[in-house]
Amino acid sequence: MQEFLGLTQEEASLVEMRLCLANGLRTLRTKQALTQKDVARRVGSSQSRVAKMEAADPAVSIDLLIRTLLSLGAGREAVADMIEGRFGQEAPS
Amino acid sequence: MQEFLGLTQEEASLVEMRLCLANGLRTLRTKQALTQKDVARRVGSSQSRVAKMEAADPAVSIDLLIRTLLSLGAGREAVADMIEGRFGQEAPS
DNA sequence: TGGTAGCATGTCGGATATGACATAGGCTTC
DNA sequence: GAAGCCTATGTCATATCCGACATGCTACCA
Repeated sequence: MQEFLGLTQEEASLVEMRLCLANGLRTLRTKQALTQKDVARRVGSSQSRVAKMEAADPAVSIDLLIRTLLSLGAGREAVADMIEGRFGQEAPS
Repeated sequence: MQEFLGLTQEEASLVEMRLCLANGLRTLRTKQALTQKDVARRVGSSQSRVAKMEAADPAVSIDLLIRTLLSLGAGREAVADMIEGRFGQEAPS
């Protein structure tokens, strides 16, 4: 990590968080075999915005990302894992 | 938990997250012996907004809360802990 | 008693994120 | 190759959030 394009440490952290949440969203969505449109309808948004969420577009807030994740059934723990950067697969057994 | 004032599960989660972040912010700030005004100056905001952050006012975004926490030296892990609801004291065993 | 410091709360104009929409590209299937 | 999905990207009006400011409150101290 540490791409360093003139970002301060905290800006970088914020970007990474957004990225991890975005990845988590896409993972969760595809795992549930939903389209972006499905998700959009569920959270009262639009397909284009969901696409932007998954692209970690700076113009989408972390609030919205989290709200969307929750509406997909993610719990606080899952969200926390994403923010921390360790999201993906739980060791099942 | 489960206050249930007509909140959906995910709304409740969001409120709790904000609350935990707010508490974490206050804890971090007081631990560093800073005033709200100090914090405000550091993040380019105002004392009143910091007060609202710590009050978990619904009118303050989680984005801002997180940015402020980061600027106080909190890392992603700390933020994740707050979101998950286990910030402050860990009972190790 | 006055003065100062710190925090809470309300309001406001301006900044930013939002949903909606249009549209384009990719990938199937017919 | 046309038609249908799914996704990506850009724009726009509006809703929401923001910093700034005013003001009130408590506590502390001279």
